[in-house]
Amino acid sequence: MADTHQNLGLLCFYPHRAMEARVLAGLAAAGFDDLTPAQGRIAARVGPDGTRLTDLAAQALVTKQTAGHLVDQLERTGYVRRVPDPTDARARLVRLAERGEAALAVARRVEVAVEAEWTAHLGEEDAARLRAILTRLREVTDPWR
Amino acid sequence: MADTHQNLGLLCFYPHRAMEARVLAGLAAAGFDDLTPAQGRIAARVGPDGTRLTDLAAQALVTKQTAGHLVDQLERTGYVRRVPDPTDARARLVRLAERGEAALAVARRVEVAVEAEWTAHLGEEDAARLRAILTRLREVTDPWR
DNA sequence: CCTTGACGGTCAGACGATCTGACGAGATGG
DNA sequence: CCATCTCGTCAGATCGTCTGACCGTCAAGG
Repeated sequence: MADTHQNLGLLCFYPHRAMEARVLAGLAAAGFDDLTPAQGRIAARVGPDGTRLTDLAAQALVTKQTAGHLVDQLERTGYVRRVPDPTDARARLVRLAERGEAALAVARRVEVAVEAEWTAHLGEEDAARLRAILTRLREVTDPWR
Repeated sequence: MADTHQNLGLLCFYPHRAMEARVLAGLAAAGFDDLTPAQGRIAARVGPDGTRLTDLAAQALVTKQTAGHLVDQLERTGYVRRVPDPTDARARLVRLAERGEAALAVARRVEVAVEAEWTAHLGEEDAARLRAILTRLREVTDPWR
């Protein structure tokens, strides 16, 4: 593992894992200690106006059964609500509840803090470059937009 | 999700996921269709001279129980062997078996191909920059060196 | 209108991956 | 040689995930 030339996918893994761990730890420290990583990955994709279960599943790359299961738990613990979709009687929108909004605010704060640490290590210029390059890379690695 | 400013951890996630999916698909297409993602993550960390279970667990960030379980499966399907560690009678080294070496070769080929695609999209210069920056970022995001 | 097929979501059942806790056997240092 | 650490396993539990079957609703074409 001491290769100087590691594959790019793996190199991308470390920051992602580090960020997820830090955010989860921050949430737990703030009292949101009943969130699992999988729940977080679903909750993080709930849009401001609510999101359909099917869309959540597609974006998180899990089946709709899995997404439904996780939303069940998130609903039970008060992070989200399911409301009817006014435009389609089949569908229901998953929306953040008060507790979900509060957790989101904490998560955002941790994200900003971690990015600041990374920027301090890399320097402003490279941090900005990294973001720019990754954003372009996303065009060919994210099936969603 | 249409933010222009996405958190860096998430931005790192897309390439990692894409790479893992491509490698797994390539392995499956080459006849190694009995590998699960979790098994792959363990197998990918087996060094050329064998690696202790405890080290595999630490590097993959799972408990040694989990690692042991996954190695059991990899052994059953012929990807790895457990051999005694000559320097420590408690320990056993996990080594790639013939099938494991063959799978590794396929995985490496896919990795190279995917990186070539990414480089084509980003340009030589930015691809090199991305690798350099991620390598530096690893210093603060990878607890293992 | 009604049929037909596509879509949104749930239910049931299974398996895989992961954890915590307890344990035995070998290593290691006073 | 004893206390203690480390390597790995066993047992049991929980969580995440999948496949397949199913029901209700939407939308388009006779």
